[in-house]
Amino acid sequence: MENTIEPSKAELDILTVIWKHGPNTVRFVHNQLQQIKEVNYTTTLKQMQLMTEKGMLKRDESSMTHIYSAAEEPSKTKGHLLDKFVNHIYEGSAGNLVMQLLDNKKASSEDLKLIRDILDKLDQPQ
Amino acid sequence: MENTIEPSKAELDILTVIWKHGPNTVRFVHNQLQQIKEVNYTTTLKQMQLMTEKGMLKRDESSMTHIYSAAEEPSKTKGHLLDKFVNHIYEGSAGNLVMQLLDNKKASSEDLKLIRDILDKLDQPQ
DNA sequence: TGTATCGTACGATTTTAATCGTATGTTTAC
DNA sequence: GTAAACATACGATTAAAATCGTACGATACA
Repeated sequence: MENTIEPSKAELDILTVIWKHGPNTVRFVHNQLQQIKEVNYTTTLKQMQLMTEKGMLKRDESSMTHIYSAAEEPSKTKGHLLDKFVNHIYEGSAGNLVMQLLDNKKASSEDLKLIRDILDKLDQPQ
Repeated sequence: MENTIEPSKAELDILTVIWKHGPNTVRFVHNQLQQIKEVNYTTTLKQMQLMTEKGMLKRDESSMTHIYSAAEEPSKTKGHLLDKFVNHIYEGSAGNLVMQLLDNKKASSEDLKLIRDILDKLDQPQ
């Protein structure tokens, strides 16, 4: 039972909407998508149907208007993508990634504080 | 003059080799690639030619066996990819990304030390 | 009740990415 | 000098991703 979570670009766009707004209808997802790209409604529908077949989404069919939700915890999917990203781009070194992150002003001061807090927390084994 | 650095999967594989080993021949890149996937030599060649056309790679044709190098600084391309990744997956919050990174054992203890050092360095305005 | 609106289903089609086959030119080593 | 090995060029082809058009059932309501 392979569980390869590997959303394509278009699929990721859809997942992103659902992650952000929770379980929702095709119509809703589609409206959100239209804020970033132009596609036909049936395209979104088809995509979400395929994603359901692939096991990426779950679908509640109890009412006529289906409700789609993410099949996996967002953090799991995101974690997987992050893993892949680190391995591919930063030779598996999270340190390298963070270095660039901090290096290039991509982290706000709130980010820095957040990171510090996490590090501190890791320091005190409960 | 648009400068959209958007390597596809196969292109990224090639870039990765060149980032790691520096400017090199198709043959070399191809041999490296074969350690992770199976493709025909001419496929790699063609890919690298296309990448050169797109401005992703540069090519030294002074000798018969061409030498390809990355057109952009690795850190620039990586930075761009990272940016896109953060925006897409972590709602633009570098803090969120790092949180997950540290959270999920994806950072080794060396990584942690490295991150700490960077933070400390950021603390002392020169 | 009939027509406009909204929903799903699903078979093409289109677009993009990735791969390969063949032609042909250089170099190397007998 | 000639065959084997290795190089580029480049037109197809294949595979995968993304999109769309059409059919048709349910719902709303004038």
